[in-house]
Amino acid sequence: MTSSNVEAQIRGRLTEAGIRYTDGRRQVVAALMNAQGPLSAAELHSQIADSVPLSSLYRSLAVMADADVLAPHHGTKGITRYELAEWLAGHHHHLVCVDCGAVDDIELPPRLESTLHDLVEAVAESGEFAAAGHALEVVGRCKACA
Amino acid sequence: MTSSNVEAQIRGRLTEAGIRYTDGRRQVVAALMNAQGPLSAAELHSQIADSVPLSSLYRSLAVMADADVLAPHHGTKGITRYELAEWLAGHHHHLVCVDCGAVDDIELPPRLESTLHDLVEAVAESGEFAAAGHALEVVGRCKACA
DNA sequence: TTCCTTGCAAACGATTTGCATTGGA
DNA sequence: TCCAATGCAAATCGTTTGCAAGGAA
Repeated sequence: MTSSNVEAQIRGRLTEAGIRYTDGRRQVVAALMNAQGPLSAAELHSQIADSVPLSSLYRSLAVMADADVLAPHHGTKGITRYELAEWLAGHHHHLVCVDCGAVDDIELPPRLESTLHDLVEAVAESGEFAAAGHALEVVGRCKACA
Repeated sequence: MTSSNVEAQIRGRLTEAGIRYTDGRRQVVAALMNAQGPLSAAELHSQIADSVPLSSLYRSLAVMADADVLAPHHGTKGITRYELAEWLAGHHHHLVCVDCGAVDDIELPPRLESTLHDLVEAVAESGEFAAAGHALEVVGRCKACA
């Protein structure tokens, strides 16, 4: 999916939900499209060079996550990072640094994905838990912290 | 490993580190041994029936996590839950409810574990990220929230 | 006696919210 | 015009910390 295509998809989804695709939100989406992993409100705020106050940023993130345009990732120290939702960014997983908390995207071999998918189905069939998806984290130390 | 055995291991590890295995900490460990998944400070606090103030609880959790007796799990709403470290509780994964945030333990088929282990090694060998382990979350809705 | 631990209250940091204002369709 | 979005400041909430008192080795 091209960048402008993603933007169009987002605009459509938001409009459907009666949510405006404002300039501040466009900046958030642009930053997330360029990022190699999910970003926190603080990280976004510094990238966007203070043109959007933190409170508005938090509100935009919440609204867009609600509309399933963004997806949250919960990391260390109570920090929530956001990324484009799977239907926009594609299914992937994360490399998480135990020291600094940085998160990078990673793709798994199709066979492993398929195995994980089967696992989720098996859990769902047990009836004890309505399993809907999976998230794998490979934990370790990033280059900067190693 | 039996309960009393786990206790002995914990006592040993803490003593080594010059940390006392006090009554409050024993209560935390007991609650975690009975739990079917990681518990937050608030959840522990209500179980322990206020016999330990929250601040002491947080301190005990931090100290024991530092000593590698407990392991943290970061969930929604900036809530950190703790469980016994892997060397005490055995390797396992989690079922996470997207609604209430509750977490349950789950074991994976050995073949899947082995595949995940191989994946971590492959990532580590790439040299870009010092991969050390993996954590899989099966996400969905728990029985209460379904 | 030496340190670790405890309890309370105050401090923190990430995130949320009330309210009045601005702006887009 | 109408309703969503914004900005600021104040409020929340999970968590941390300073400090003085208590407790185990």
